[in-house]
Amino acid sequence: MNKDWISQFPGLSGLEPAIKDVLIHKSKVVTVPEGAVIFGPGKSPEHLLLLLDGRVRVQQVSEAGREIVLYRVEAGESCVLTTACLLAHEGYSAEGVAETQVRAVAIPRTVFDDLISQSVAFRTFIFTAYSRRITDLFQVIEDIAFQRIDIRLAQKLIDLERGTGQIKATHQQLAAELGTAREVISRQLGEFQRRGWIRQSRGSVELVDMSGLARLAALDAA
Amino acid sequence: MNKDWISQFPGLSGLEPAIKDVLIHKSKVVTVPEGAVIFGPGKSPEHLLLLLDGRVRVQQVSEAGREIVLYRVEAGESCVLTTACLLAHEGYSAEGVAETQVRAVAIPRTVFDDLISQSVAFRTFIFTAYSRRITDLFQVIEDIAFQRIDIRLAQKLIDLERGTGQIKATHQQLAAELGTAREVISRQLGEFQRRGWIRQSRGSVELVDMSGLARLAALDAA
DNA sequence: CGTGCTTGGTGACATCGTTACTGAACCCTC
DNA sequence: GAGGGTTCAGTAACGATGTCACCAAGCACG
Repeated sequence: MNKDWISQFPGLSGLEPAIKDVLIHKSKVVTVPEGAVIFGPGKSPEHLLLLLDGRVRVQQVSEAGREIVLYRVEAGESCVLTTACLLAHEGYSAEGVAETQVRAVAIPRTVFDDLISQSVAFRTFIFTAYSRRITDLFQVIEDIAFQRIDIRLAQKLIDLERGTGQIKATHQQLAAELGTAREVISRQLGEFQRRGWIRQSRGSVELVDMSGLARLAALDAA
Repeated sequence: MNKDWISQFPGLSGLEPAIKDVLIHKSKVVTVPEGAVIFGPGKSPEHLLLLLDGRVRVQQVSEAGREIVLYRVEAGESCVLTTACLLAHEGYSAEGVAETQVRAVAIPRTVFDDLISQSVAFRTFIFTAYSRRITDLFQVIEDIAFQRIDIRLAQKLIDLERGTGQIKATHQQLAAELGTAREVISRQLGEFQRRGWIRQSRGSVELVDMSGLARLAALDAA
């Protein structure tokens, strides 16, 4: 049933049948363990990845060792920016980490190039994916530059919550999500807890009153 | 002499002769006056622009009316991110403004698509351009998140100086360059003036001691 | 000249980042 | 399960940056 993965990518359903064949036969499904660094400084990927399962976190690491999360690649999405970065550049310091175990389709560079040249649908798929990521980055820039940290943290908490009202993350990790300092997160979480919106325990945050957080998050650029 | 413009783009010199012909005959040279908004919310460009002369400033405008400059497109470069953004998205709020009069080659979308499919060299040119812009954005993010404002301002002043030791810009405009507030710029410029690095006058800044600014700018992420 | 608009200067305060330190929770090893 | 080390969280003090309110100086235009 390996051939069925194309149906998981809405943007690829319109692919020409001949192209689908190429894609299926010249790429392979790979598995990456949780925590693995998929790409990073000095580690260029040879393939374009299309995620079938799992999640990849892409983050920027500064010389001083500080981090900020840029975006996440989820199942059904592809890791396009990554490949673009590696084409050319030197002093770039973003890295991609498997946040969960990841199953993905790996398309070799040469096959990627063939597909781009032969398929309108594939081109659209790729350029649309670029587009989304770039607007994501614009949003990150706007948030860092203009948004209050309490609002950003509330939004992030809601964003990171996945069904269980629990988030497994240290204050340090949450600080890296927003590109700020641990102390700032500690203070804000303390405030949220006083307001009864969350309960804290070592290494995790429990969301008790989502509506309170949501109200704050919705203040946005008001 | 209209055909010669290809030589201005290093990345295009290796283009296949047949492709060069297509490019020359199916695109046209356009001129845009200084100050014109080339693209922006509700104004999608129908063409990919390759700049022959002049400069385009790409900036993000927030709902609250605050601005931050993302990058500039100079002669010999192309406006790739722009096109990507417009492919897909709704709530995006970047705009491109001609900072000087601009002369550019406009490639219609359909021709762009043909070239991408037919020419390896053209694909490389486009993807390399993407790559540069994206690393630019990563740098912007890192600066906003982690760099001190005095260092960023010193870097920006050196960056904006173009031969004449003069920069024609109000404090408000410099604030938009860095995504900060006018008052912050006023204070920092006041400090730079006290140190004898600059002289201020209404609407412009004169760089008197570039080496002083350069020393500060070089502190970077130390 | 006035009058109004743009630009720049400044103080007070709020928010955020940094430094330095403390103690609590967890993990290991014996 | 008792040390001992390590990771994680809390906090106070301070510096840097952003915000608010207001005023003054330069400039444009009648």
